[in-house]
Amino acid sequence: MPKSDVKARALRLKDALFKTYPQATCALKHHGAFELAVATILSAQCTDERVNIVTRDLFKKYRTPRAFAEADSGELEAAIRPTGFFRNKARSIQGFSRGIIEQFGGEVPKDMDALVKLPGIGRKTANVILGTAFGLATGVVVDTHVSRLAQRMCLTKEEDPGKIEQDLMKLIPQEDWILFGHATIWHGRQICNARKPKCSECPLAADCPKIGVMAHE
DNA sequence: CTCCCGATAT
DNA sequence: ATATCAGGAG
Repeated sequence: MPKSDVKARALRLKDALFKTYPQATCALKHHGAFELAVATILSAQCTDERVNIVTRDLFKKYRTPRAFAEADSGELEAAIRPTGFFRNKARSIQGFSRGIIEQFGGEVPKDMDALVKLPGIGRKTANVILGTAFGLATGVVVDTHVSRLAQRMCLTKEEDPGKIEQDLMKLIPQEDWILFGHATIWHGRQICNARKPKCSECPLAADCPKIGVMAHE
């Protein structure tokens, strides 16, 4: 399949996504970049819905980076336990909090290279923070939903999230990167989900190479 | 590559 | 029983 065809289809899919989900935004409830960072760390292998349940109380108990940094690790682990991976996530949250206190005066840096050096922050989480909290299109958020949809729509043949992001950055105009992530994730949750995609309800079906090839509806 | 890990849908 | 959920570190 010629690359120009892939790009043209990517742009049509993007337009359809934007038309279908014009209101798409980050589903993780938060106030400011720091809370968003914590929520995104918690969102690994966990639904955003469950993260929001946990953070509702968590952000009352711990209100600042210093509060997280100085928290008893056992208490923090207990507070986030329902999100899974709770020991790793507690360690990441405290390491991230201490890192921004020591290096950035307690502020979340608006810088990809600085963010990914902090504990618990990879490219995906950094892109969420930069795009949603700061409006900076440094890259394309590639999570489990974006990976799955990019593959189903044949926008990439890669499996590594970093390589998928490189492909999407070539296919989607930079001004659309942030909304593309939000809309794609929205679509991935509501229609093109992992187990039982609702192809019969899909507004993108006309452009989907996998229509009818997916698991029986 | 493996490990971390609880909750829910199928 | 198994797959999956807004991943990242060793």
